[in-house]
Amino acid sequence: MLRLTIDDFDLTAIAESGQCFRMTAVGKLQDKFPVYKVIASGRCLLISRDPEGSEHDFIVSCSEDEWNGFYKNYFDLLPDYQTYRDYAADDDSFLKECISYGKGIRILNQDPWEMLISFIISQRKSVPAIRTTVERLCALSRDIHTLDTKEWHALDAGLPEAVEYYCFPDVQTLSSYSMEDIQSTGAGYRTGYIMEAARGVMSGEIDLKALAEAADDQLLESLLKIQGVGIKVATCTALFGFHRLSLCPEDVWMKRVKEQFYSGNWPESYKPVLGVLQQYMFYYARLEHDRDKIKRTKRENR
DNA sequence: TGCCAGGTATAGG
DNA sequence: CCTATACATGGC
Repeated sequence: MLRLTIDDFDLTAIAESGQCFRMTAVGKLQDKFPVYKVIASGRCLLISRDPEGSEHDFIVSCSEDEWNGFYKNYFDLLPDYQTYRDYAADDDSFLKECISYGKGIRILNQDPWEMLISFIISQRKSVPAIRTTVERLCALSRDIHTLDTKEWHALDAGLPEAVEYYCFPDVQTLSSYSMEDIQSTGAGYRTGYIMEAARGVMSGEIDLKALAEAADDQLLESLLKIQGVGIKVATCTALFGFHRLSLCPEDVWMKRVKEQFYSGNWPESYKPVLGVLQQYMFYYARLEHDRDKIKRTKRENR
């Protein structure tokens, strides 16, 4: 267990901004601060605000070496995000509003393979449904791991004794699964897409390592060759799996925002970091949407 | 209980 | 180029 001070870092904003599907709250410290389980690249981390510190103070379950050697980069803590936020035009009150809600968002450095498969699954699914299918896909291995949480009980006894997790299947493991295995995760019509993507990466037809070096348009072009990967999934894979911060996934939410606030075109000056700015907007748009939904439900119940 | 979900492939204009 | 439609399932 390790205590850390981290600036410009908001766990909830990261977990709820639609970029990752395996960062979930497993409990709360002092009924207030969510403890997140983060599964990534064959590891699992517990992380929470430090109840005894300020909003910049955190507690993590890993060693200092593991934090510095992996998670610091995973959470993208090296860049100064103020630099990205400074792209917002002075008169762009909408974006400024998004930024004030989403300050502390980071674009995680996630595994390209996991992002590819996860975003293939994501099409026409709600975020909770995506999470369910991804978890089931991971559980197919039956290779369960256990994270000891004893140390955390000094902070709050309400946490579970142990936290269990499955790692995301590597290419070889996923390739060994049958259609029926994949289907059983609730992947539905995307089953064939997943199988085909796994085959492509397995055969070397798609070389994710090499693509890390490719230019943005080259990367997108290669991803788009995969059945079931359209422009949205390709862009999400590029942004979240390859950290291409200029790329902006064009989903229903961003299309709505673009039409409503930017008369159909993103400002040219935003383009170098549009992927980052988009993340603030997406988080805000979803937040507002959920708020409206709650209001509506209350009205209907009257 | 239906409706809808961070879309894509395909067919037809 | 554009628009219309089917698609498997889970969550709410």
